[in-house]
Amino acid sequence: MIDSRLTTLRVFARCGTVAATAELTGYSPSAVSAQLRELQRVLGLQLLTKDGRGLRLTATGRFLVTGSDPMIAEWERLRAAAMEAGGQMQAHFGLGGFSSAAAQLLAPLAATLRSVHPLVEVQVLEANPARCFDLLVAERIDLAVIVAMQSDMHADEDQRFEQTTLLNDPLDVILPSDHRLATRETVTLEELATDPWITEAPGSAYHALFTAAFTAVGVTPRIAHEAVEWETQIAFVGAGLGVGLLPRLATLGSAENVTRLPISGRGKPSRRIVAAVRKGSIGSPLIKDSLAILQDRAKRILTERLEDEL
Amino acid sequence: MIDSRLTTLRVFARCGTVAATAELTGYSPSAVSAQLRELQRVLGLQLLTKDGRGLRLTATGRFLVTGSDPMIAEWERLRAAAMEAGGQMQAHFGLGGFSSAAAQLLAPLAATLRSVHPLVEVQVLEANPARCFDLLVAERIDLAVIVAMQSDMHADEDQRFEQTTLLNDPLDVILPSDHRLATRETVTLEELATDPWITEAPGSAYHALFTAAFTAVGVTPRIAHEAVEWETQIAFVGAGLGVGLLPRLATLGSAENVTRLPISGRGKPSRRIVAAVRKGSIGSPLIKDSLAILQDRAKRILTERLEDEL
DNA sequence: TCGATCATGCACCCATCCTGCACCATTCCC
DNA sequence: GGGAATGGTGCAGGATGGGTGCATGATCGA
Repeated sequence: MIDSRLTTLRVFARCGTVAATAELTGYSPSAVSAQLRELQRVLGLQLLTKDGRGLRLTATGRFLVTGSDPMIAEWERLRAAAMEAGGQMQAHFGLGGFSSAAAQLLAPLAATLRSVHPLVEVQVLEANPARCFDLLVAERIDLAVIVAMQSDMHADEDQRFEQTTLLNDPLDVILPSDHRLATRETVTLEELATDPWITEAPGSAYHALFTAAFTAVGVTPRIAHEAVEWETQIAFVGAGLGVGLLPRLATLGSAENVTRLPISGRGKPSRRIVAAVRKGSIGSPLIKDSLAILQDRAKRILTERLEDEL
Repeated sequence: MIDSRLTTLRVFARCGTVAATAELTGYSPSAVSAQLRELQRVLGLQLLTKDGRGLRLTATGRFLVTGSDPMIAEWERLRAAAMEAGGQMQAHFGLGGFSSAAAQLLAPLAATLRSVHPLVEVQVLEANPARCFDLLVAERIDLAVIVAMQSDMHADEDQRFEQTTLLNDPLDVILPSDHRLATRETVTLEELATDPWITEAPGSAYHALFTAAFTAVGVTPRIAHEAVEWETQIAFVGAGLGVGLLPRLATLGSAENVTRLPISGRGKPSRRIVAAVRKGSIGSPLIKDSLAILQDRAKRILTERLEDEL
């Protein structure tokens, strides 16, 4: 309903280059370039200027992008209300999500939606949080499941999105099955202060969560190894190289010799899993359905995993 | 920026038939029909139903039309603000107006705009008030100058338009130059209670104004003749058939034997001339310029006409 | 029953717009 | 400083969307 060239401009405003905009929107770079030129022509405004080998938004361009937020939200609201009023569903529904969230929450959601609403074409894209927001703006996806991060805190005030917390995913300790504490019911971080820890490289979202957990209890962990994927980290632990933290939502899989223990005591760390949608679209029947399914699913996984693996 | 098919639907909502929508938007009837069908397809909603040989909006359709008002207004606001911020003007500017208003106010406005902003293509359409609103919705015109009427009072609350009063156009009395009161400076309606009056057919906007003026002073005029155009009415008066009321904005032209006198005493009648624009567009530079020019022009005409003709 | 009014399907056609490629500018890196 | 990588844009070509004009079917009024 809204001119696609405006959407293209908005995507450009997020990623900053024509090439990236093309990749996100699914157009060719030439098409993006032409669309932006055309948009400036019909509005009679200069929205972009050359900046080195790239392009940069002018003040007018930035104004147009942020100023269009209310209109986009208004349209989403209207569409959602019309869908609700007419008892209809949109024909296409895109989901985006990040690693464990995607695997554990989005796959079942997509399956459920497929069976409940067979006429809706559901598509799932695995993508990191930043890209998820890009995809939301580009209208490639309609709902994203991501891990809330401190750096995204300002995203709550973003006029483009609306977020709802799905669950607080607690971090558990994973340790080798022959570890001295492996037979305990629960464990505190203080008790593991001297153990070698396995974590992700500094700068990652998980690493920030990791250090926050320890500073909360006043302990400085000894970091022995770094891993990028949960799989790798679990294998390191299984091999006896150290101990680590694992979100309860992440599955241990078929890992041998690894025990999962919930953390007790002060400062139980957790990561917040949130669902993000374009502002205004929260009232859409499909999205309301999806949020309900996701929350139900999240709750069930959390309790089941405790019973199964601990 | 907004999908033209939505605009088409909104015009249809005002006029009720595909043919009239086609005429207003400038499309062919086939095109309108196809657009409405396509709009329903992409939204997956039934917006229209057959009703006899015509079409009728469904509840969903009405919902979509009225619900889209805020979005349209938001877009107009954004466009106006972007124009202002970028110091630009839109390339096309449409004006609409009614009879004497068009002749006396819009023609000079168009001329002024043409000289001040030579790059803007100005177009004037003479149309009655109802059609002016249709043309505003259809985006054929951007500003309409109309006579406010009691039946349009609810138009103030219409979510689609914004109106600003340009001037109160007082009604003068016109009488034959050999009339017993023709040498007076001013006249009251009571003094003319027994004279034969010339007015427009009952049901017209002017007639309503006419009767309101007399009921205000408690006099029942004797209506002798009916005329549709000012020209005709003035000719009747010049021929000595009776007396009449004429808005000060309307010119006497080259009429012979006709004298114009302002009305004094209680209940000086006047008609309100208002400018109407699409909601949100009031901040546009061109519109702000136009309103200023119109008000200036209106004021000058009012005072000049008094000196010239009285 | 005839004409007028409306909506719509169909054939045709034109404008829009996207792709793929080539080309130019800038920056990075060796 | 030169070559490669990155980023943007122009152009030819082609598909598609969408508009026009006409014919047709349906309904209403006289």
